[in-house]
Parts: sequence; structure tokens; C-alpha cells
Amino acid sequence: MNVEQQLEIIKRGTVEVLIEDELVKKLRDSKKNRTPLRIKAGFDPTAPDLHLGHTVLIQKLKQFQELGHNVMFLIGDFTGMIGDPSGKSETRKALSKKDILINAKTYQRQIFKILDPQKTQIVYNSQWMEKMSGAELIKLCAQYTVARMLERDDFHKRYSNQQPISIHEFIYPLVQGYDSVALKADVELGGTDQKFNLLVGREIQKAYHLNPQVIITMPILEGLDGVNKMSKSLNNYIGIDEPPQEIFGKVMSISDDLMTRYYELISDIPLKDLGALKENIRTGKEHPRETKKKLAIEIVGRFYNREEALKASEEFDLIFKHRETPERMEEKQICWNEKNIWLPRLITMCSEVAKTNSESKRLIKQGGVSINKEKVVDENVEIPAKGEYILKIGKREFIKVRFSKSNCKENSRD
RNA sequence: GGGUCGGUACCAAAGCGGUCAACUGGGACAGACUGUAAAUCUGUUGGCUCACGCCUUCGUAGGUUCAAAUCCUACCCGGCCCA
Repeated sequence: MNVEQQLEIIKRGTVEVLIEDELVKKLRDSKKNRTPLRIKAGFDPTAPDLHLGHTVLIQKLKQFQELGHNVMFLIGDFTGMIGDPSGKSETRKALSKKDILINAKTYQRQIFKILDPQKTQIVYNSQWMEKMSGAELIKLCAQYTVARMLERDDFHKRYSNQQPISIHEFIYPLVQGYDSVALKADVELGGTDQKFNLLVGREIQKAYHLNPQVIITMPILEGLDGVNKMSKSLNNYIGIDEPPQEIFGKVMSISDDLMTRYYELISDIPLKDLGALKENIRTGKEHPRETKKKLAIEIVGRFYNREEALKASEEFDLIFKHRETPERMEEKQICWNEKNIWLPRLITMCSEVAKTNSESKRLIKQGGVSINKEKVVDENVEIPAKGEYILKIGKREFIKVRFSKSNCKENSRD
């Protein structure tokens, strides 16, 4: 593929490419010398579950990979072990080596839903950082000035607001930059919030007599609420490890505005089609619901396959359009020795939604519970503890409950 | 180190001896309406087999009182100002 074509693919969906001319040159040289470019992206090992927000970046990595370049997936285990206190967030807990390894395993499993394992190199920055001597670290620190550090927006704000900044926070961007030295990165990818750090990487590389990396920033994906950035802690995320129905449902629950945003950032449709799509919705030529459905199918298909996606779609219609019960649902064995069981207790035992009897009671009172398709409103109801029931709890939780009497030792909550 | 203000449920923020499981707003959840959209409206938002009631919660530990989120003492943590 020629350089112009590559460039077009690479640029799609990015916020910034710095510096584009350098990228062109690197692509040319790469082609001429038949040496793939070295593409770096760093991930924090604190949160092992990847979500759609991460995929904006990973998707871009995949494109590089498909263009024949080398993708280096960097896990910041060294930095993670110290704990990054940046921003207003409270000091992160330092992770143990063991946790980091576990998290890294999870990463691998999840990114390989997208990336090609054969072509992906997973690296840890402890590999070189742990060996670094004090003298070397000081040398690294000498490559950057306090004034320039303070250019970073969050540092700047904190400094002028007279909030504390620990010295080691200054070292973070430097270490991240040094990672680029160690890896001889040609390109580093990051979210727009990473721009400063990525730029520091260029400076550090220059200081170590390397060609500076090109930096590419990707937009930050908003979460399901449409306002905050997608994150696990805000519980507004779509995890790539979630079951198909779950992913499908979550996509269907987003607002129309957010839908076009998701199309833009995570779907593969050509940009010109996106324009047409918006137009069709605007003129009423296409129902937004259908558009959203296509998006949901595309996303589920990406992490599973088209078959699963279509199945999820059918199931979704069944449940929410025709108000039927799904074919597949979670099954729970409940051990109960008495004749009857108080409904709230049963719900607490098998539901994720209601964690206490009080919550279960509330749900019932509000009409959020049904047994065998019949809505229950009486929170005092007791049902015979035998046979099977289909329980609907809240908007979307369906559970098939089966009772057994013998050998009951303990009822587990999950 | 000195001064000063403060630490209340998911967050923000009232309350300053009993009527406080704690006003209000946001968020979240449920219901109605829908396209599991948005907007809107309604309800819920510590726990306990419900109500009555009981138990645990207002930075931590003690104390005063019939009674404490509210008063006292010590301690811990944070903001601001001065050094």
C-alpha cells in the first residue's frame, strides 16, 4: 500500500498528528527499507478491564498492525507500582507485582480480541526502569526544566492554585518519555489528555540522540451518560468482555447524540456515510432506533462475531419490543428447606441489582419485579419454594430460579 | 511552627441539645410515556421478614446529659492566611 493510502487510514478519527511531515517521511523510509515502524501505546496496569473507550486507541493500533507495522503494547508496571497521584484523584494504591501480572494477563486476553497476537509485542517498563541507577535517573531529570513541566495544564492549575505537587509527579512524564527511548518508538499513540506526556517523549528522545516519535492523539470517548469520559469507576462503560446481550443492550440505551459520536469514534463506516446517516435521521428517512441497532450489531460483532451479534439483536427485540422472556437466561439453584420463601429474600439471593432485602422490597413496591410474567406489587408475598420460576428484576435482569431441598448447607448470594 | 475555617449518607450541601435515618440539589434506581433515546411527570434512595418497632450511621476516641450530628476534651485529616 502506498504512503498516501496509509496516511489516510492512519489519520482517520485522530485529533492530532504531530508532526505529519515526519510521519510521511517515516512511512516512506519504512517502505523503502522494508522495516516496519515501531508503534507504542502505554497502558496503566491498575484497571484490568478494557472498555470501549480504550478500544478507540486499540483500534488505531490494529490499523497500524494491518498496515504491517510493529505494535508495542506497553504496560506501565514500574510506574504503576509507585502509584500515580496525578490530578485531583486520591493517591493510587501501589500495586503488587502479583496484581500487575494478573492484570497484564487480563489485558492480553482482552486486547487479543482486537489485535493480532502474532504481531503484538507486550512490554513492561520495569524491564528497563528497575535497572536504572540513581545517576541515570538524575541524568534523565536533567533533560527537562521545571518551567516546561509547569506548562502542563493540570500542573499549571495546581501550581497557581497553590495546591501541592510532589516532585515524583514531575518524573512521571519523564519516565514515560524514557520508555519511548528504550523502545525506540517511531510513533506513540495516546488520548488527547496524554498530549503533554507524548510531547515530552519527543524531547527525551532527542536528548538521547534518537529520532523523535510522531505523536498521534485520539479523542476521549464519552461514557453511557454522554457527559463524562468512559470509565469503570463512573460505571458508564461498555466492557469488551461483557456478554453480547449486555453490550448490545448498553449500546441501545445511549442517546441519539451519543450514538453519532460512537459512530464517529468506534465504527468502521466511511466518514462520508456518516454524514449521510446523520442526514437520514434528521430528515426522518431512517428511524434512529434502526441506526442504533446497526451500531450495536457492529460493536458486538467486533468482540464476538456477526452471528452472536444478530442473535443478541433478536433477543433484544424479543425482550423489549415484544415484551417476551428471553430464551437464554441465567439460571440459579436455590437451596431452601422451608415450605415458602419471602419474595424479597429470594430476590436478594439471586439478583445483582438488589443487594439487600430492603432494596428488594423497594423494587417490588415500585413495580420492578415480576414472577412468570406477572407483576408483583405486594412486598410481603411468599411463594412456595419448589419448582421453577422466571423472575424479572428491574429493567433487564431475567433469572430462572430452581429450588432444591436436599443437601442444603448454605445459600450463597451469588 | 503560628493563626483561622472546616471534616455529615454516592457527590454537593443544610442541620448546631430532643419533633433526625437526618432539609435540599445532583446522581442513581423503579414506574408512566417511548425507540431500554432525549425531554417530561411520579416514586424510591442506611439495615433488619414488612407496619408498629428495633439496630447502626454525621472524621476518631473518650466525656457531660434522661437525651448528642448538635455541648466539652484529646487526637487524626484537609483548605486558606502568615512564617
